[in-house]
Amino acid sequence: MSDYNLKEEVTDKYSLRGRVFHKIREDILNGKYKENDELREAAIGDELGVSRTPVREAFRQLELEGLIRIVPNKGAYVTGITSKDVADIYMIRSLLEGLCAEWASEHITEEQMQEMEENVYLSEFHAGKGHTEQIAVLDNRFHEILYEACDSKMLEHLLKDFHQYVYRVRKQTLSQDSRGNASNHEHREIMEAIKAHDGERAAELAKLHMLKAYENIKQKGLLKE
Amino acid sequence: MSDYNLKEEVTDKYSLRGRVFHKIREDILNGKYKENDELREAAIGDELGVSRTPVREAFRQLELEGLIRIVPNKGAYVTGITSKDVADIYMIRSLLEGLCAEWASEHITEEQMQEMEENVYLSEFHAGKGHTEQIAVLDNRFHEILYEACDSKMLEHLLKDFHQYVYRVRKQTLSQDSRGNASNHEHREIMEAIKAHDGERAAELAKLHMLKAYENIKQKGLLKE
DNA sequence: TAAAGTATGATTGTATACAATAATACAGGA
DNA sequence: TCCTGTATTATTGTATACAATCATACTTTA
Repeated sequence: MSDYNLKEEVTDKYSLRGRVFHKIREDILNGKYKENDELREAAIGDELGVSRTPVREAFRQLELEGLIRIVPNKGAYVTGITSKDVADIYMIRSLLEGLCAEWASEHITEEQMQEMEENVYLSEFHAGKGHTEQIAVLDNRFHEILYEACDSKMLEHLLKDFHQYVYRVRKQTLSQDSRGNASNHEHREIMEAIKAHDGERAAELAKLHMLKAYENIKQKGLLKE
Repeated sequence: MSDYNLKEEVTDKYSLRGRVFHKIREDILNGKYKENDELREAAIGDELGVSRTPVREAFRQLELEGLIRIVPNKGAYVTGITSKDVADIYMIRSLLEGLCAEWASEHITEEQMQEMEENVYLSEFHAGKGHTEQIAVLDNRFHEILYEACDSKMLEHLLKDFHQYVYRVRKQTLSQDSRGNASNHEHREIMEAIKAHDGERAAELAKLHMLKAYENIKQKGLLKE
């Protein structure tokens, strides 16, 4: 991430609208607000101690992020994710993560490579100890490093959006299952392919990684509908 | 597009914010506001006869669409598209249009198939007459039909966004060049593959179509920087 | 003259007041 | 009872007022 974006991100968090935006998003992702819940501007404004104006603006952004859906003159509702949506996203992601891994093989920096290696080592460590919380955090971070390493603002932004979008689903899967070990092994393979600058192999592995992750979700029957 | 979305889209255009949003977007895409131009809330509000409130909300949406960039406490600026951005987008699009064509081969409806055939015929007709304006419109529409036919809200939304994003660049290419004929031929091939429900071939053709379109843009030297 | 500080104006950020719209409840008539 | 029209209330949509921030020009001082 460029310094510029970083700065924007930070300043954003210090504006009311930014805080409201991040707070609501978090509440949706963590399940405080559930599918089809109606979000009222005044209520949320009161809760956060601000007026409706910044809340409205945050709503407009959340809508474009796909987390809520605004019906004119009616209200804002938390969007549901159907099982088809998830399936589609994983198919799309498998293609894009492949491309991302390929590009990362060419453009990854020393620092990013190092962080990725550390990430893999740490994940394996925590997997051995059964630290599910840390594993989830590291898993998220692994993919973020990958996104940043591809050196494409466009692709990075896109993948981060999707990544966040399926967070609600992913949270449930990574927590209590045996996929953690398999996932870690796949991360290691991707990491090594990137380290060897073998873009083709990295792409193939990243694609497979996504497809397997989806298979796991599907088998676990974690999707409603 | 589902009835539901259609309705939202329409009602949206009747709200002030919706009108402001569409107007500013159009002005950016058509080049009235150029790269790095600063957009002032009050000025645009005056011009459109509304207050700053709906303008501000439209800005927030335009930012997430990637058309403008908002610097807190400073202002809103029209984002530039670098040549790398365009290159990345076309690579991403080639993958996604391929997936889209593949899915469309399975899910396209009778009506969509018919409109697509009509579109191809009409394009060839206008190409023969040198009607550049109609060709551009039909080209846009061809891809939109494809997006709608894949029967995936996620992918459709994504591709429409990208499609719009490179509109500024595409407008220049399709207008005065010989690529029109080649492009029409590629459209016909894609259309026929979809009609034959040959998803694999449709995907391959759609991918190639994107890569060739990009090659054309690059050769024409239409990209600054 | 150059640099730093300060005042001024312009612009965005937020709160609030009012208008428009939609949902609900209730009354009246068939 | 059920349907329909109307009144009421709640909620969103927009305009405006005020606060905070930033940019600029000017003044002061070394």
